[in-house]
Amino acid sequence: MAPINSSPADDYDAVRRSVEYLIDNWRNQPPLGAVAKHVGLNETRFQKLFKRWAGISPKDFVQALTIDHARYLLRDSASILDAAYEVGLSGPGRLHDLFVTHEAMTPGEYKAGGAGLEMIYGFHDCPFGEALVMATSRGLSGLAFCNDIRGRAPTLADMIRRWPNATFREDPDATAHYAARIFDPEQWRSEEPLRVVMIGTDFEIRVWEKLLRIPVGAATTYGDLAAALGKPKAARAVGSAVGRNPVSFVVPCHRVLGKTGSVTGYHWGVTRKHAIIGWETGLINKSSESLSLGDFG
DNA sequence: ATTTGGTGTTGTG
DNA sequence: CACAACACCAAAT
Repeated sequence: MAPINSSPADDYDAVRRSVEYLIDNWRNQPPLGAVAKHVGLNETRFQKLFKRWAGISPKDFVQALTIDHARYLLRDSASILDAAYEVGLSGPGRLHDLFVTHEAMTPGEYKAGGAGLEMIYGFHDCPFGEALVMATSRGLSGLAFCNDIRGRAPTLADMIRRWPNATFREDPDATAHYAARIFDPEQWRSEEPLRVVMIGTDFEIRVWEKLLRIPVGAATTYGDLAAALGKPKAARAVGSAVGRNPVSFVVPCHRVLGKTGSVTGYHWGVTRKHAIIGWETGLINKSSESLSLGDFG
């Protein structure tokens, strides 16, 4: 009895467990049945669930976890952050999520104006588990993920700690539309961009602005990001700043990889980083089916 | 494979 | 002001 209305959120727990398994075992090319067994589902049921969630088969997903695929994502790492790339000279030219406008708020401004700054928040299902969405009247200010076991509280505490002078009010009815839109690629439109407010230090904001230039289906490295900021030796500082990005997924910190293509840390768990990268690979496959763009020639 | 040394920025005291 | 921490990276064991 397959559930009729099963959503990506319902599927994520099984997907997460399979991704954990695949991260440990992809070298051995585990057969589909072994993965299915590990998550406690029969083969066909697992296959369908996975395809529904990722848009691609488990086999293609395993491919998306390999170092080869990571290197493919990095193919234009340095140029991705250039203006020329954005104009479309060398870029994929598709699914470039310029669906975000942002404004920055430095700590100084925040402190001065922070007296009236209220954040509303709500928890919402998404393809990567339960998400915490936070917003000010000026736009989306935070997006975080809940721990699979420990639940909501640590995630909320993590976010509240970042803005000690703000006030917080739970209002899921007011944040629901953010979640619905952010995780539905059909709604990624540049005509009516998502408003994001970035609250951080000057350096952090410069790093996060760069992240917004990385399209779906591409990735860059900490080193190239540092170079693009004019500080070629600051890879590690960039790593710290990327790690403090409060608006994960929307500001795509998951598209920053190590120089070699290794998937390095993720504030919300490396498993989740892999899951997001694989899920986005599914988007690319879907869009190339309909567009059949023969680029990268 | 693992260790070591050089990095820039931030948070803490 | 000093110092530790960090989602890095290259060079040397």
